[in-house]
Formats: sequence, structure tokens, C-alpha cells
Amino acid sequence: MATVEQHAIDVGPRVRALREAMDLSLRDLSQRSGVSAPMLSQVERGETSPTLAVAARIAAGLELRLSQLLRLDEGGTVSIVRAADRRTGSAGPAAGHRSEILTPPLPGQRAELSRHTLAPGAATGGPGDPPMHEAGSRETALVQSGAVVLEIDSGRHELAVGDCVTFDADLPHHFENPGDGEAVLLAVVSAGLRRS
Amino acid sequence: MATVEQHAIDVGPRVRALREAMDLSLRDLSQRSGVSAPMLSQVERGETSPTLAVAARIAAGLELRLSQLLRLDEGGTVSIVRAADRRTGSAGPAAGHRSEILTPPLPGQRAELSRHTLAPGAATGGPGDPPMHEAGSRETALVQSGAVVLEIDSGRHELAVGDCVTFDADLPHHFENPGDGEAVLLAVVSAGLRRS
DNA sequence: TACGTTCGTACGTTATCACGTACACAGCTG
DNA sequence: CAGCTGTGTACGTGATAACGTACGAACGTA
Repeated sequence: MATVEQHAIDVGPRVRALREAMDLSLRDLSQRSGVSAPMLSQVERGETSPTLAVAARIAAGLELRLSQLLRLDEGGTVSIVRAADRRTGSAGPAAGHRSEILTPPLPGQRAELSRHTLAPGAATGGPGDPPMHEAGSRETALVQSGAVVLEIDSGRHELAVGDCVTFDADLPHHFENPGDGEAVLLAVVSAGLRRS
Repeated sequence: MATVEQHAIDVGPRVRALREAMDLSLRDLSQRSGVSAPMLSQVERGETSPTLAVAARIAAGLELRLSQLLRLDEGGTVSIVRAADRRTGSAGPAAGHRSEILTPPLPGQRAELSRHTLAPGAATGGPGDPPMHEAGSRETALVQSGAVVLEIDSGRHELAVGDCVTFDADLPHHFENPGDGEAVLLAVVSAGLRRS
């Protein structure tokens, strides 16, 4: 049984808004992107659905990546998660590792912020923990207190207080706390995918 | 003069990998997505460039958004920004507001993490400060210490320590520190665009 | 008013996207 | 071995994406 119901992919208004924000005419953008001006006009008005190839060229002409151009979902709301409303976090299966998600689980969310507390000797990524993230996701971690070690495919990295590390989150990795005191880690995972 | 250099948008291998990871045949995916099986085959082998409409249907059949499917650029590197290597941050034009970018300014970066320190009575968004962010970007802020007030289009929100707020960053907004002590704010801006 | 310039869009042609059908190959089942 | 079921791919046709050219409207200048 067919399951798909697709929202109409109307990049048109988006392209027009960006083009006008850059103060470009259709012919200007045509020259920059290599896509004919009439084509651009049709795309902007939603009269045609461009191929990925030309859509990518249009995006490039607007100085951004196609994936950025297509991110037009999500609604414009302000959502607040109160400190008081958060449970102290699941005392994860890996003993000595507590974590809490700070961002609300909204649809269209692109970045997830979480705080991790590691007891001395503890590590993230224990069995049952959020093991790793989906393909394409990227993680940034900031050491708030203590010292931790990042173990990842490419090697072992020691991090001190205030250090900030960015890496692809779709390959196996975990943090360890080799020190004597508790370590607190702030993690930003951007744009993970999701499977049912 | 034309400026565009476009990398070839080969979603093909990606689609195939995802489809096989889901253990679906071409006809299975065809049924789920509403795209014919031969078409899927051609797309996977890069023999044709699908339109945005069918690309979106393919993505939906794989249970993800098109923008997620297209995020195959950027290289897999680990980059570390040492606390010692960071300057104490620009003492911004708005007196009493210091900020520092924690993530390295790499191409293909999707989320930027920054820390803001607000003296009593100070506010972000002073003239000359990073005024607001590009269309489509989204911001998540976490109050690390002190209390702040978020002024935004939709109203005024008071935030205490540990509170976390998420909102669209492409409309005018700023934070104030109405308290007596210093306030520290951690901000994640995801997927801002860029103009030359 | 008349002219040159620029804007966005309507027209007609060609390239190719996307479909349905049909095929060659593999793995089972009787 | 014949017969079935599944895979992924080659073929031919209709739909349409993408191009180049050309038009009417809106602005500035003489």
C-alpha cells in the first residue's frame, strides 16, 4: 500500500526571496548559476520541478548547498524547556553516565543539544546507550568541566576544560573520563536522520 | 563571468546504500515512493538526474527528508579548538557583551556554537553585533548562569538558569540581562546561510 | 514625447526525464 | 530437469524540463 503523502516541495518562493535578498535579477542569477532566466522564473513560480542537477546549480548560484536550500520545513515557533521540568536524566545503562536532552523533540528540529555527566572512569556509548548517530549527522562537543578522551575511528583525542571538538557522528565513537573528578560534556548533534 | 563549480550531485550510491540498509528491493521502494523501479535503478546508477518532485518522493520512501538525503558533501574530519587557543573574545560594541565562537569556521559546517557573557544590564544585538541570522536558520540557547530575557517578535520570555529556548533566528531578537550578576549563555545556531 | 535599458514572463523547439513492458540472470521448489 | 519467484536492467513511448528567442511593462534620460 502506498504510504507517501508529499508536501509539494515549493522551493520557488524560497529561491525568489533569496535572490531578491541578494539583489540579483533573474539574468544575474542565470549567469551565476548557468541556468536560463526563463527556467529560473518558472521554478520560482512553481510551474516546474527542476532536476537535482539544475537545482544544485541554482543553489550554487545562491552560494549555498542544495540541502540548505531545501530546508524549508519546520514551523516558526518559540519553545522553552524549563530546567525545573526536566527530569534529572536517565541514569544510563552504562553506570556513571547521566545524560539529558535539552532541546524539545519537535518535528523539523535540526540540532539536538544534550548534556552528559561522566563519573570518574565512566564512558558514553555503553551498550544500550544512544550508540551512534545516523548517516550524515555531525556532532560538536564542548568540555564544561573535567577532562575527557574522545575515542573515534581516526584515533584518540584528549580534551581539557573548554576544548571543543567537531566530528562526523555517523561513525562509532565514545567519550571516556580518565580523571578523578566528574566530567560534564555538552554535545550538539546536528541533523541526524531517523528511522521508525 | 560564470563562477559556479558544481560537484556532481551523486545521490545514486547514497540511495542504493540506504535502500539496501532497509532491506528493500527496487520494487519495494517503488511502491513506497510512487516512483517506478526502472527510474530508481537509473537514479541509483547516476544515469539520470531526477526532478525535485521525484527526488522528494524517493526520500520519503526512505523515510527521510530530501534535505537529509542530499547531505553527502563535507569531509569526515575531526577538528579541535583548544580553550587555550581562543582569544578571550571580542569585547563587542555593545558594552558588557562578550562572545566567542566555539566551533571552527569550516566549510560545510551546519551548526555554530558560541558562548555569550552578559554584564548586568547588558544586551546582545547592539548595533554592530551580529544582528540576526540568515533566512532559515534556527537558534537554541541554554542559560548557563544568571537570568536573561529573550525579546523576540512573538513577545518577551524570561529565562532562568538551565532553561533552554529554541526559535527561528531569522527574525529580530536579542537577549538582555536584567539581573545583578553576570549571565552566561550558550547558543547553537544551526544552518545559517552565507553571503559574500 | 521618444529612446535605451532593464525587468519578468510567454512562446516554440529540443533534450531528457519517467513511465510501462519485457528481458536475462539468480535462487528455490516440486 | 522444468517451473516458479525474486532480483536488477534494456527498450520504446509520452510527458515535460530546459533552452533560446522575443514580447510588454516599468524605469531613467534626453
